[in-house]
Amino acid sequence: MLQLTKRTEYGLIALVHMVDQGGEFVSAREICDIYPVPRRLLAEVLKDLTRNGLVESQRGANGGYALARTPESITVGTVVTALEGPPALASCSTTDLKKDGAGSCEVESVCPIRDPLHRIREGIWRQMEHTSLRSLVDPRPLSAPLTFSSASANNPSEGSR
Amino acid sequence: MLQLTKRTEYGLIALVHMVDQGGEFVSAREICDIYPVPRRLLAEVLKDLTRNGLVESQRGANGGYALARTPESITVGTVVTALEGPPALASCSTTDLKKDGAGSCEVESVCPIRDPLHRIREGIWRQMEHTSLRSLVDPRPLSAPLTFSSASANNPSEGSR
DNA sequence: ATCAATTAGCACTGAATTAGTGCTACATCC
DNA sequence: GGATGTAGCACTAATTCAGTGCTAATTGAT
Repeated sequence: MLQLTKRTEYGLIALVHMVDQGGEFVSAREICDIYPVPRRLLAEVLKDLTRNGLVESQRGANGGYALARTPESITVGTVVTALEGPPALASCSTTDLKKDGAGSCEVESVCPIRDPLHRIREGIWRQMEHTSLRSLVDPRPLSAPLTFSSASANNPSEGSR
Repeated sequence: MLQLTKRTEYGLIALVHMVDQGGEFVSAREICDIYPVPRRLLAEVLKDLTRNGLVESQRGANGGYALARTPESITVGTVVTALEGPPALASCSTTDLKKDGAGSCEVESVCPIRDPLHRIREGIWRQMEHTSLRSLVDPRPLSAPLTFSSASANNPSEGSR
């Protein structure tokens, strides 16, 4: 329901921690000592991040993980993609809509919401691509990236309910 | 995994159809005749939309559903909220983070990703709030609404609720 | 008055996804 | 060689989601 998975959360937490530690290798255990995150699961996530080239791993004693790239070049979008696959908003926006084979959207030809939804999806995606690890660590006002109306300060929406 | 549910898709399709039909009441069956959508499920969705005041319903023969508001005032965000609850991005951004009771985010105090994620979530939310039913029906290039580069700043319109 | 069409309410089943765990092998440092 | 730590694989349990069944209430038409 339009929510990141725990895996992604854990992954982000771990990555942010790595940024904090400079280039040092940090072990899964070390992270779990700080944040209440199931160790085995975090390990699983870290493996995925390694496979996707976001972090480097080093085995053995004193081993662990470290960023394989700069905090600026790793975005939330990258992480989500690595951990959950590329985000789709509706079943019919899963990249290739051509084949009317098995899993693809039945409604396709008549579906009145394809394009607009597609556009929203792109906006979300762009937003995640614009949020780097660096900006997660440094949650300063930041001149541009995240907020598009500069004033996310006054958010009128939340209140009700 | 960051995807709308079928319920929401079906709901949007139905709503768009209602817009097309002007103010006429349309029945669930009628919609299912056009789009390959499971009837009972659509009925369920329509009920939810009714309960949330997005559409009016009329029972009996010739009954059906019609928008309870203007297509401009109903946004994708409204629909998603009605059908899946208010969107959260991570477990810890589920509105009230105060109580450290059962389900709330354990990491809270140490969680390094709360705020930034919160901001992304707001962006997504805003985007959905800025996409009205009308704009789904009229998928014209649209000069501003969706893309955030050009400041969709002007538009706290959603007032109702 | 009766019948057919249609929404309202409630509860349930089955499938898919996600969270989390167990075990073993391999690598590295001391 | 032993302790620490990642790699890989497979599995279980919990949660969420899609879809269905059945019955009651409402309305219009005959």
